[in-house]
Amino acid sequence: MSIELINHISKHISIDRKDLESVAGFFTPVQAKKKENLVTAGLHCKYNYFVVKGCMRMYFITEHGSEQTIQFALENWWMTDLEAFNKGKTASLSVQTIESCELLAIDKPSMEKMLATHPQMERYFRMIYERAYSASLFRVQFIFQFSKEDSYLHFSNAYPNFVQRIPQKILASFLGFTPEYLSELRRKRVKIGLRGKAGKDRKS
Amino acid sequence: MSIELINHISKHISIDRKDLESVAGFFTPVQAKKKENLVTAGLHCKYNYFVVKGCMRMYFITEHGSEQTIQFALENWWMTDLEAFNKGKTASLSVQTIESCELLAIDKPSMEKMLATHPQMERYFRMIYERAYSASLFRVQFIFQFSKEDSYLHFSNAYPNFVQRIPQKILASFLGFTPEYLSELRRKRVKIGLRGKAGKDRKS
DNA sequence: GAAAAAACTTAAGCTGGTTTAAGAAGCTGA
DNA sequence: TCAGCTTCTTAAACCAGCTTAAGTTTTTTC
Repeated sequence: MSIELINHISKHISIDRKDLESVAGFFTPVQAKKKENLVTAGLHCKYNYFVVKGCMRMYFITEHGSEQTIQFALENWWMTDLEAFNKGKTASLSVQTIESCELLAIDKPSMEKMLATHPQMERYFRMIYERAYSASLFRVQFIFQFSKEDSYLHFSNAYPNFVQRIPQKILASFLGFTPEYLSELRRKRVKIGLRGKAGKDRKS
Repeated sequence: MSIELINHISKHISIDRKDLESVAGFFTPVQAKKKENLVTAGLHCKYNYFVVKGCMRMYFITEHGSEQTIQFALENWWMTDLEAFNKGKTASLSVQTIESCELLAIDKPSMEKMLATHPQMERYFRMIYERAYSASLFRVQFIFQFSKEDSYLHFSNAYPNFVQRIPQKILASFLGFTPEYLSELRRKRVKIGLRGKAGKDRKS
């Protein structure tokens, strides 16, 4: 079961085959289809999810009632409303699949039991959250560094395939602007035939 | 040495006195005065810092040459350019004291040795980075949720003492707007005598 | 495979926040 | 203790990105 998780763990820590199989036993495979909510703001957040295959996003509803995407999870990423998951509180963030997904779910009691019986796994999660923290800081840096137009250019140059894969309104909500403005940016790019190039060029 | 760190660790994990003292031995006390750079973008990032007393900030220089503050560290927080620290790379973020500080520093080899001899500490850092990750996600949520004016109102209502403690231009750079605009907001507030109240009221 | 729903586009008018520039006030170190 | 430096303020002109509203295209569902 779940060679992906096993590979991912072995890539980060030294752990023998027997322990790995025992660890894997704490997880439940979940099939989710497109646009399914695995965590819903306002409800109890029971599980933490590992993405075996597919793509999810985390979002919240703003005061104005629109969806704001905070981050994405691709293959080998973990996602849940961590604070709600850890403290048994109601979620304030939602997690939703963008494509149909294969996931592995673990609830809090299993997580604790797993960490107690396999303390090496603390190291794995320490590394996972270090990386997640760095990624989130990088995002803050990104948000402040660039104008909205440049955000779009950088992101679509850095992840052209991913951009093809997700609906534009979700991309717009991730980058922090309106779908209408994204449309305008796309048109501008197409018009002057610079689809793949860096942003600064167009001013020359 | 450093009862603060020892207290902080014991608050998170079960660890006996002897181990705690051994752990504390891996750290070096550092006194830093106001506006001192402990990590500098472009230079080697040798240490991870625990704040015993005082206040620091993390920032970077934008393309336009201005300083953008990403986050603050108060008592009992950790701060460094994590990615640079872990991978032995050049820092891309800077860490600077806002006030004079008492810190504890640890370098990468000591950190690794400490984790190897006291594997319980993996659990401590797992929790620390979980919290840091949550805080950073919350910040992203905050940035997108509020207008610049509301960001200022929320932040200064939530942390009135802290706001008194730091220079306004640093606060402006943390909230993502210009010092000039912060000045304008402050004047508006003072004028209508609503210094301590919530934002929405002022429109009535 | 038709109807309904969702996603995307276009365009005009508007506004929150920036830029620029200058002066006032507050700190700091010799 | 005062000269120089940094921070803070004020104000006017400007513009990046939003809002609104309507039309078009794509996707979903039955």
